[in-house]
Amino acid sequence: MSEIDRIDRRILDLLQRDGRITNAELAQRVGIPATSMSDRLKRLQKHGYILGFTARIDPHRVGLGLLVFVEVSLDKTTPDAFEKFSRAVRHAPEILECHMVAGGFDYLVKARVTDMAHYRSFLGDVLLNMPGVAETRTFPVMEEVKPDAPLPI
Amino acid sequence: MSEIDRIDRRILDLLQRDGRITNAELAQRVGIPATSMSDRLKRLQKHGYILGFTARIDPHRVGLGLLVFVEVSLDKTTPDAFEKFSRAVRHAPEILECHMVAGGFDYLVKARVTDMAHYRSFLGDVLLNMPGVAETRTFPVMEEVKPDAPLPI
DNA sequence: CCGTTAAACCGTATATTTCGCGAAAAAAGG
DNA sequence: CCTTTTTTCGCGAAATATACGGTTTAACGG
Repeated sequence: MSEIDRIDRRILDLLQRDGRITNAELAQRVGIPATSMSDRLKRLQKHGYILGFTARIDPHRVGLGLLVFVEVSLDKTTPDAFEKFSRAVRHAPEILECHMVAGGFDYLVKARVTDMAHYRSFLGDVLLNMPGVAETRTFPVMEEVKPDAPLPI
Repeated sequence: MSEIDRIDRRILDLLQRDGRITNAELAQRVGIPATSMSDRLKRLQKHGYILGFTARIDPHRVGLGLLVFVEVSLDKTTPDAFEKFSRAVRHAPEILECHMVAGGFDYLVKARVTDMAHYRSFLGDVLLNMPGVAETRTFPVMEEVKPDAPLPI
């Protein structure tokens, strides 16, 4: 089951670059009939290769000009500290990404806010009030060198 | 020019969650005729609110199971150190994101590789050979708590 | 080696969607 | 108030997607 051939990889690559390419165009680019492309697309979605489609919005145009990374350390006094913190993170809309990492701290948080004043209140009212948070270190982004590249497929 | 009303925000929000929603469905959801939706969509793209569309691919399904963050410090001996490093970063397909930050180091790099062996060679052959790199600190991701949330619009 | 079964492939026909065009409405600017 | 520009929106032609069903291919167990 769920094997993936060279054509499938090509499809995934093209779809990453243009998620709204038409089925017909896609079929023509990889050299299979349009209806076969329909079948493959449905299969790739059903088997979880394609998680979904999304529009890439310019954050600056919608008032989210400041990107910030935050290193978070927890005080692991309770056994469910991780679980509680995770749940809080998923409910904070400012937090776009959060990963548990190995190394000098516990979580790396990526957040978008309008400006430093906004970040200040986010830090005080939201992040520092999350369960178990012991220490944070903030790294404001000065320049987005590579904002979001496609996966190398 | 380039004002954005409540309907536009709704459109952007819906498109972030489903980038392949049909124009007709979108129009119905926000309560305007389909042809007006066409016009708005074209305007939002032309004015740079919508940067493009993309398929979200599951990295694990395509052999990119390991997510890594790397803090990079440069030795700023030459004035164009930043420029040279930036260019190198943009040519490395393993690097999905790279941001210049304020704080204890210069760049935060997000990369995806298949496993630790792959990361070891990426670090030695690619990252450490980039111009101006003085020091790196690696943080492998153990758990992706919040992989990629939509912008709060 | 053969038969069975399940999956993938693909052409046709139909349903859905998109988009250009032009009229109507609204907004902007004297 | 009138003119000019922009936005809105209905219609219909053209493009697109997809359900259906027959054909082919692959996998597996005897």
